[in-house]
Amino acid sequence: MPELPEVEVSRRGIQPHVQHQRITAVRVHQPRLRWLVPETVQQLVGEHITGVSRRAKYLLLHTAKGELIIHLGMSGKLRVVHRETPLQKHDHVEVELASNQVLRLNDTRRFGAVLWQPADAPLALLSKLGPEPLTEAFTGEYLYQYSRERKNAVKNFIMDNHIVVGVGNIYANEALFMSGIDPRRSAGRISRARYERLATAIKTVLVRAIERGGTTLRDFTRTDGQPGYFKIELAVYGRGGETCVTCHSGLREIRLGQRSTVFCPRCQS
DNA sequence: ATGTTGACCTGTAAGC
DNA sequence: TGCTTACAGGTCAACA
Repeated sequence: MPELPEVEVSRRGIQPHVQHQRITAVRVHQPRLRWLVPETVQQLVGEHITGVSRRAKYLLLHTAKGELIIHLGMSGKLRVVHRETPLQKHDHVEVELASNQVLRLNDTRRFGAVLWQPADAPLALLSKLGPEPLTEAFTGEYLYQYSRERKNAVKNFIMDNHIVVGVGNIYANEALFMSGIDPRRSAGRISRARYERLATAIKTVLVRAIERGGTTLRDFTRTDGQPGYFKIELAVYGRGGETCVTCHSGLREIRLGQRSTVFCPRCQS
């Protein structure tokens, strides 16, 4: 579920409930996530959460001592509920607050992560990441310069976190369709003008998805509900074999870097 | 160095 | 009906 928009929507959803709260307990029911949840997460107890930020698809709960880092992997979801709410299957980690609410990470597939980053010892994990797509540092010119001599497919190129973060499989497909670029095309053989369109398309699809998700933020703590996840209308992803919204010819589905890739052979070159 | 593949894990749907 | 296989939002380590 989580691509960058979902992570950002989760951030906005939990922030009002956790910011300025004191942490009263941290309970780990299943430490075996992508990495073993370290005992040092207990450092959080007694600390105040000063803010919630996002870097790539990582969420950071800030305290004076350091940050709790949360990644949602493929199937992770965050919920804020009253402490008495019964645990659900796959609720692996919970952060209890002085408000008597708890932040819970539910992650079926356990590809997510919960890590502790001491204020004086930043994790290497975050240091190698490329620029955020929704900043001015990320431009068509940047993609153009970075891609020279690169031979891999442009779709794999834009999904590489060292190049730019937060472009997952769904929105990579969508952005390439929007900018009329064949996902198989070698990254090093794409013009500056086309990279301008691609960078703009990436920003557009991400912003649009965040906006759609944001409309349900008020329901974030619904007991039944997911935080503002949304069904945005997708032009290509999940529509292999169906009709192109632009030219009405058939969409083609292939595998690229082990990931499902859908494009319109007529509109994308 | 850059590019590709396997691995992690559970659940669901499709195929036989 | 039941068993097997493929696939699903991510991304790191280990290879070629």
